[in-house]
Amino acid sequence: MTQIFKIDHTNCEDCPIRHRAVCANCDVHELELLEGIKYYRSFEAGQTIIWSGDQMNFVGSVVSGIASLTQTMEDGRTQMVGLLLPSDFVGRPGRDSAPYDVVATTDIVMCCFRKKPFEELMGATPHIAHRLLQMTLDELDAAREWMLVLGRKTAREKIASLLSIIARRDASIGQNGSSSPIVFDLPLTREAMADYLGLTLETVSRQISALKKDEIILLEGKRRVSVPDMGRLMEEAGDDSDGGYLV
Amino acid sequence: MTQIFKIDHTNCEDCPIRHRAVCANCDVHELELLEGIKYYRSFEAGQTIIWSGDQMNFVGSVVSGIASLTQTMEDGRTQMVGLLLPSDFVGRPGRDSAPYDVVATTDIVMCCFRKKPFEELMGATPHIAHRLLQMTLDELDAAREWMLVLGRKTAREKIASLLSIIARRDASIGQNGSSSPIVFDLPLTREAMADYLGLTLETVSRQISALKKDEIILLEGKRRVSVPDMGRLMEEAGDDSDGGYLV
DNA sequence: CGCGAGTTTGACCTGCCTCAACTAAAGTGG
DNA sequence: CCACTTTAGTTGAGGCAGGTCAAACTCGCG
Repeated sequence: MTQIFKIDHTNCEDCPIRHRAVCANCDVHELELLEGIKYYRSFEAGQTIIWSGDQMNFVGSVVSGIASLTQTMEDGRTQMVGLLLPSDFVGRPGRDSAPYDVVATTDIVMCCFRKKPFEELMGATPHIAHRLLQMTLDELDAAREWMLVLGRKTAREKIASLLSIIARRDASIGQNGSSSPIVFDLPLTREAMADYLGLTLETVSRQISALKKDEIILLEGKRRVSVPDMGRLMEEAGDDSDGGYLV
Repeated sequence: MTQIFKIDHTNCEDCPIRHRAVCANCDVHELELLEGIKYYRSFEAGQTIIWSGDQMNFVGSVVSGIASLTQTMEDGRTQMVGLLLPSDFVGRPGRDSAPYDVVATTDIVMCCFRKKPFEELMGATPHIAHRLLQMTLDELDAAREWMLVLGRKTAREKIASLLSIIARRDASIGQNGSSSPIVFDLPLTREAMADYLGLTLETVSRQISALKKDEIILLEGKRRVSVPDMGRLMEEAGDDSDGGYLV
């Protein structure tokens, strides 16, 4: 329950997510307005940020760390329905209660706004509303892509899909071409991965071992993954958009 | 490929989806603007309305009929990622190419707008942008609820979930209390149901037979379903939000 | 050192898939 | 009007991917 306030007061201009979050399109004036109503909150890994069904009285952006959206059935089966990375938005303007739990997967810092003032501000500044629509449409696409993963992919493909996704944005791709190996740390436990992929943690573990044996990935400890050939990993994922650089 | 134009020109005021579609919040003036750029298109059951990857040069609302959003892997595995019912919106302002196929499941009529003029109009009329955000947030919630179905539910629960969803809005619930039986027609073939649920059509067929044998549902022919006790069906779905009326 | 959280691995089991045969209803055309 | 095909759905038999249960291993930490 302890909340740690690591960030005292950061100027929006210097904010690491300035150009990707809801505020991305804001001009200097709009930024001032936001700056007036924002406040930071920190959560420790494992803490629940919002409980499903609870009243939500704030919205906000993930500044650093990772959170997950989780749905749970009465008998305890759980399904992660989204992964929130820095710059992702939490909460629903115009909606009172949360439809799922939001849990801090790692230590996390959020830039929050009380819902009411934010909604008012949104009415006044179309830039924010517009950006939020864009972000929501992106999330919808991501959710639908994940439906294909959950509904039709094999366990091995599921693991490969998750690794590709994490690799794609966690390791800053782009500067290096195709061949140089990509290295990153898994931000999720095996259990969390299982919850995301609709598998059991045993199956996750087995498939990771299998991918390692087949040298699709290399492991350093339990969490550090390196991918010698991104193309092969994406083939395993069944995505096979031909990587772009294979053509 | 034949397109049938059934609707010559319908006044927006008389439109059956007037109060649920993107235009729901529009005032008379805004409605006039929309009326100026709208046009109707009809598609026969089975026609593909938009191909994945294609340039989208229009957006629009489903007026009548049902369409489905479908993703396909190279080896042919397919997953339906959304069901579009009357008043649902198709297309992405600010996005060029479609991320998935949109297929007419039944004969369907759409109210379309060329994308460019619509986007301009959206910039000028916040009501539309706001409504679109609300609808997109709703779709996102629906997609995430479906992720739980795909990732964690058994075949029987999946079928029950699908039937509940169709029952909930297809048969106009609300006027009748809990006990009077709900009757509706399945708008989907067994195969389409399988694609939606991440199952095979054989499993769908078997589970429907099983639900019938257990008298959770009754069948009249292959498509007409009646649900004697909605509460029991929802229990089978594992949703068990206790139906609301059980409390 | 001993504990516990996270992970791996093994052995067995089962729910769903696969393949295949069959039925029902609805055209189609001679 | 009846054989023939087509399309949608049902049902059965058998196999396998992934779940379940259980044991052991690793590693950081008090």
